[in-house]
Amino acid sequence: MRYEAVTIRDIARALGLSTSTVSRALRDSHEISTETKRRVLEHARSTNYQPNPIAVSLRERKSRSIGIIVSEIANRFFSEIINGVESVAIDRGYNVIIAQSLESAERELRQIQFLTSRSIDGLLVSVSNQTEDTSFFKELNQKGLPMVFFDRVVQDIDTHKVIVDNMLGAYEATVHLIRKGYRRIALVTNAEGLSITREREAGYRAAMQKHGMPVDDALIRHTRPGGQAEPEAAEIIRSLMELDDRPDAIFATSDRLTTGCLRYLKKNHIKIPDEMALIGFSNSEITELLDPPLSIVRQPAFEMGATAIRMLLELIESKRPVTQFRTQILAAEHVFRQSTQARETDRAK
Amino acid sequence: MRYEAVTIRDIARALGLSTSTVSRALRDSHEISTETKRRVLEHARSTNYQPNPIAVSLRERKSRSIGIIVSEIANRFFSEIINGVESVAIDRGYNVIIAQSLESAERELRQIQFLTSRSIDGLLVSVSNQTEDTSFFKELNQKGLPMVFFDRVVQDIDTHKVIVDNMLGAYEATVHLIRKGYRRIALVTNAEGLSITREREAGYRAAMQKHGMPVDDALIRHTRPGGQAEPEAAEIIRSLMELDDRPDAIFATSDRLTTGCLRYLKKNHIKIPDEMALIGFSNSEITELLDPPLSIVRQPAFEMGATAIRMLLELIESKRPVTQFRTQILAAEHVFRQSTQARETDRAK
DNA sequence: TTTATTTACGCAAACGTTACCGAATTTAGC
DNA sequence: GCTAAATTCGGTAACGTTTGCGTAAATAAA
Repeated sequence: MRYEAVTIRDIARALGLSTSTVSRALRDSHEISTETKRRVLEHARSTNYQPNPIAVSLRERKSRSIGIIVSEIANRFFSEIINGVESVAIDRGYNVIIAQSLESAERELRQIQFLTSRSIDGLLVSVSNQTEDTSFFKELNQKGLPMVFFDRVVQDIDTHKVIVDNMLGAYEATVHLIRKGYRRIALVTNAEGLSITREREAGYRAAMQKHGMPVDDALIRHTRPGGQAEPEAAEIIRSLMELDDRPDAIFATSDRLTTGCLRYLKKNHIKIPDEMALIGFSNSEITELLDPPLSIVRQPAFEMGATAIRMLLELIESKRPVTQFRTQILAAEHVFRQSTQARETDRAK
Repeated sequence: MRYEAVTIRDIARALGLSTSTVSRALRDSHEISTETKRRVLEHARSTNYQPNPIAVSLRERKSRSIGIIVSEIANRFFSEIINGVESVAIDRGYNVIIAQSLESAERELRQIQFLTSRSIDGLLVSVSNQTEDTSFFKELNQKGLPMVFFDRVVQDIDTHKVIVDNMLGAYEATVHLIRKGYRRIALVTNAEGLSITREREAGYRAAMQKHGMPVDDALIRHTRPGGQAEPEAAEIIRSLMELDDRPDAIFATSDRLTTGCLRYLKKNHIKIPDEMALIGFSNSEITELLDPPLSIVRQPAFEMGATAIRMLLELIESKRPVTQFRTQILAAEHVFRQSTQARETDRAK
């Protein structure tokens, strides 16, 4: 398969034809007789001919591969996304080159340079939490590289995007906490630069205001750009616990932050939900097995990945330049469990 | 970047040189004057010249991409492996095309055909649990496609392999249970065809025998080839619970099986570890947060991935055909927690 | 029959590289 | 000052494919 691949020329020689005739026969051109086509097709099948994708790529000037960059592969949310991407890519004959930024803006740049140097046809990106300078993406976009943003998008770049309804997702999670009787709700969220951070924070604020609750900025905490979620989450909670007026609930806005919070709370023997309720964004499949079973906001990650690559292929395969871009918004799903059980005082009622 | 990539010919024209000279200058050939090299390098840098990897691939007859097939991406064990693979691949200028079998032998075949049709330079394989016919792999191997097996290997194919010490890993987990006072230890394990199944089962049996405990085949259960772990695990436990002489501990041998067992036990209010202890292979990062904290056997997945691709690149980049193959064995790590706490009767002592 | 039109195929260029083979110019050897 | 050897570069073919153009034979139209 590797060493002695049969080529169009081999078939041509064997059948006494020219390579152009064989090529046309394989592509079922109308200017080849049915008899010749039959002979070519049969010979191709019997010798297990496989067109050399590299030669085709060179000729067609496209690689039929696309790049995707996420912050971390070994994260259920992103691996589900990649799963969605892969599943449609393979059906359409594309392959997917994966890169991770590990939340470093510098590494993100390097990885994208690697991807583009491998002549990808398009790019799927969810930016790192450290990314401030987006000029590189803008440049790529202007140069005509098809790209679509998902999850963590760059607002002022004009292209397709796919996100979940972060605003509503956060709004409903917050409302849930309020309904359960929690009053001082802390928001433990990602770096400020991220689109998802702003949207989720907006949802949180909207919910608080709508229910006539004061928004205390001391309870809204962001991780540092480039920081790793788990230690940051621990540090944030630690400082929250030092407040005179402690929070009674935490809303964490990412997988890693959520488990980071849980880990810290358990380690310090802070009872959930009695001393501190917890709800968070998570795509882990075992949150119901945790102690206590965790209330979560789950994102349709697989679908997000599938949607993103469909949009990208649309861009790539479009005959003329696309100028109308859309942002697809998917709904988040909530699962409420014991970690946000009603407060004891409430339960007494 | 995409649309108007600068080529060697562009540089040649701009500098009044031939393409061959430019090519040689870029590769720092000794037969180009330093002055010419300087001009070429400078012009290349200023125009941001990037060699077209597709043209190079066609010329060199290699693609600098490798394929990897695992059963499922959205599984922490495999995503960590992929992480390890990616991290060294990107450093060496290779990209990685990922495919998943989803435990279907047929899909595995299709995916591998897709991979090979994309002219990969090598293949990383962990077979599906449904795979019986391995002739396809043998064929590929014989045709000279460099390949290395990891985790779930095919014994009688002569090539590099990397696995964990499954035998010892299972042995120690079993011994742990025995020491903690459990007597009827059930083994809930993967499909029988898998190398890891045989090895882990052997470790279990060895531990039992060594400690003078009877091996009851009724307690050794395999999932069906192609079956999905979670429902299979549930069904297995259900039937184990119907036994006259119930087991008092379960040793599950995969991530999915372990959480499947836990889920079933909790759903049916079977107390862990009092009614049933549980230990299992898992690479989840939140097993200590589960209820109860889970005892696990953890595999060095990242390292396994990194080792596997290093071996593969060794094969790919070797000047002459490699005939000496080795199997690298990594150590598994154990973490014992409450789910295998000593039995109550034991604790009383 | 002669001319016009299909039909069915081959030639050659091109995609962007690299490498073999020469060849012109400079330098060295004596 | 003449030959020999470096030094430095260009021409060209090749990797495997697709496609525009040309053309011979076969068919249709006159």
